[in-house]
Amino acid sequence: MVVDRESGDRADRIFAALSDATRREIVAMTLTAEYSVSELARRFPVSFAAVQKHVAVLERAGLVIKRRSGREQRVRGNADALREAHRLLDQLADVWRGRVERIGALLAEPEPEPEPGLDLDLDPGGA
Amino acid sequence: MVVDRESGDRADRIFAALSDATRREIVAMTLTAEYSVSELARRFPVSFAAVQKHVAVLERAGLVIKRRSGREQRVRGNADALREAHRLLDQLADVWRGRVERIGALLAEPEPEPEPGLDLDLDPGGA
DNA sequence: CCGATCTACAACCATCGGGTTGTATGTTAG
DNA sequence: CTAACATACAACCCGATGGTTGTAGATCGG
Repeated sequence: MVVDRESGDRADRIFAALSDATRREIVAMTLTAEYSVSELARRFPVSFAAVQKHVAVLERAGLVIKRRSGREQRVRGNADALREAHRLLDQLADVWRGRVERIGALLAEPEPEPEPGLDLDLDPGGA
Repeated sequence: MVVDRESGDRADRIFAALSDATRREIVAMTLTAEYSVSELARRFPVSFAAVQKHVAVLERAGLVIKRRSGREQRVRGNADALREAHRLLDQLADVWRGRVERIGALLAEPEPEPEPGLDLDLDPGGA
């Protein structure tokens, strides 16, 4: 099961990554300037490995990008991913306002209920 | 201990709540119309209790509001919470653009590094 | 009243997530 | 080469989370 739809998982990862204060802070920091993982680690009251994991989570979510530079790995925030997050939020609201671009009846049995189950996991613009 | 706990946890809860596809769908649905918990439950391939928990998570995050109506509990999405989420995202980006409204040096040792640790958990507007 | 329905909540289980430590590998500096 | 540093990754602990079932209380319909 779980047809492995990338679209939904992507939203999951983005929001999950943002649900941690340390990670949000890393994102904000790396949007401002590039930091190596150990530079980041020095600024948080947790172990290096913990910060490393946070960065990995952010990277999987596309919120930061790692660039190898010699022996260090420089981390920079990805503003596009933030825009993506905005878009995902807008999709919820858009559906609400009746402006649904695409409808995917995931579950929605032929019930006489007002609204069908909508997908809202769409990833239209690509990229 | 742990003095404040209000500000940061709120962001945590909002994003964590949004990190689940079922919950995102519930939010979108309830922004469109009110549904009782069992109406919602009927539309998802999980138990009633599971949906009930999802609604509870959403409620704790402020993303939905429950209103008792007779024996049922009607759930409606809260657009304000979505705006709040937008704001939280903007804070990350704003910091990036150099427009920081408030700075809280949470950890940031007096290092000669470019940027101090910023709070970005602020909850100014109050709402 | 009784029965059906909606909700709440507890107990339980499996998995995930954040934290740690420890070890291995790569890279730069002498 | 060797030492020091930056990173990667595995193993482990433990609490949170998502799912289940089961039970109990409220409320509506006869």
